[in-house]
Amino acid sequence: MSKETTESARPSGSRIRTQPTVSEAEAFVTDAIGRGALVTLFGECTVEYDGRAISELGVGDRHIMLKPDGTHLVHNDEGQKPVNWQPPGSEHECRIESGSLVIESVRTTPEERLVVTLSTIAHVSAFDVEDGASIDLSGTEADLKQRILRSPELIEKGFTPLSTERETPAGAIDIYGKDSDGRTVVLELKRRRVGPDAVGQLSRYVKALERDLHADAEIRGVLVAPSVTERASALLTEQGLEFVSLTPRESPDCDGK
Amino acid sequence: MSKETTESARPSGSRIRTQPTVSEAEAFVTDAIGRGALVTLFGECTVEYDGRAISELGVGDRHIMLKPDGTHLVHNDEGQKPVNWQPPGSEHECRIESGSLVIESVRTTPEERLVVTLSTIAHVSAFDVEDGASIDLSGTEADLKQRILRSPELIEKGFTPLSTERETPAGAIDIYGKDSDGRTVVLELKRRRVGPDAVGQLSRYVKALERDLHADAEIRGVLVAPSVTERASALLTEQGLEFVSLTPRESPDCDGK
DNA sequence: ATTTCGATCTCGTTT
DNA sequence: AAACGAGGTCGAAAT
Repeated sequence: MSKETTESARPSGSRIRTQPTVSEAEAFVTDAIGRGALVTLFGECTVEYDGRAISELGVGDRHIMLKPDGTHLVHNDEGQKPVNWQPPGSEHECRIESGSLVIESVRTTPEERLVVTLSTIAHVSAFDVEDGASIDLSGTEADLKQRILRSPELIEKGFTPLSTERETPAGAIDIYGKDSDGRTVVLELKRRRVGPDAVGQLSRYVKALERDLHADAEIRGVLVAPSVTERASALLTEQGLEFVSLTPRESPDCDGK
Repeated sequence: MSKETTESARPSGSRIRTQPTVSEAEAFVTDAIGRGALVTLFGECTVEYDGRAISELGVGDRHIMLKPDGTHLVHNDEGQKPVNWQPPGSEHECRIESGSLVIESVRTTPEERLVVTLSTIAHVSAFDVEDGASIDLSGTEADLKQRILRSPELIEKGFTPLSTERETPAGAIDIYGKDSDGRTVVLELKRRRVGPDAVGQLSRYVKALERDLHADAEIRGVLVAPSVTERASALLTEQGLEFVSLTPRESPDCDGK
């Protein structure tokens, strides 16, 4: 046997082949995709994308990941984001073209297509992934909302929440309530320091509510976040909106004012 | 030699070890990180994150990727986004703790930390990535801007661009110009169908400019995008703003009105 | 399927 | 280092 083969089956359901020929890789990947495995490759390739935009990527070494849900990721040596990708819901297809391994992932709605052409393949692997666990995350906007609903006085003395996700023509208000003088209050919550965009959002809701209620009475708009940028602060002032500093989680230093 | 070793060095600069012991994996990963390689592992693990938020992830099979720029990605079998991650600029560290392989990536500003604890390791690999190519992407907002600057009549007959990125107290205006009647026009460009947020953005710029120029003359605000949602359309009308349908690229069907 | 908005958004650019 | 806005944003919840 002149050709070294390094294929190996593993108890945990992982298979690896190093330095495969193009046709070995084609067979390996096709089989692995069919079995619902997570497939990775490493090698020299070019990448083309056509869909919501169009992109071309020249020759370079990259790491390819094909997930059973249709996700296709192309990573280079830097950055958190893949340099190219295809979203979940795509169909993977593998073929040989002019002596290269071509992996194409296609989806519809929107119609888009990613084509990776590997000229050399350092390794191919297939993993049977079993992951029953789901992540438990805290410190989100939802946590901030719960914190306010449990302790409305964190906003101000006498604040009373009346509803969450109250609908207006401009979108849903995070928390809708009344102050101690009976004035309507609109809260817009953000888990972190905010810029001008959040002010625009709050402003939209307040205006929509004014129109909706055609109230003569003033409606208060309050942005609730750990902090605001200078420009956002200026915009708040200009539009007669308010700011309350709050973090999603109780914290020794950042709380209150 | 009682222990099977499957380590192999490759011309393209990739090394792989399957079914390593914890201490073999520790040595392998430490060395590979030091050499500036891209490292991947597959195995059963738990993950903890503490930083901008806090998260915990129970036992499951996952694919780990460590990049030489400090990026740390933890992928499961579904989704385009890693289930946990650490951004570029982090420092990777590898150690053994209670018989498990622990990989910890830490950064500052903001201070955050990702800890992956692998109880079983199906495979470890290290790749020397050489990627000189950079991606060529078209169909972006920048392309839309160029299209308008080259053919201002796509907005309307007589429109004249005067500057791009014109600064206002509320932010920079994509394209600032005048119409055939000499009225000031503010363009806000979007590469795709837009919702209420884009209307808010345009509205902010128009208001800021009115204040800035304290002009008695009306200032026109025009949202330029392939299309708008119903709610966005209503908001545009309410605020006396306009819409022009344009895509970033010439296209047979979607252009004009 | 579309709309809407949060996100440990990420990323590039500019200040 | 912080701010600002684009993104093939992604993802989830609601319609």
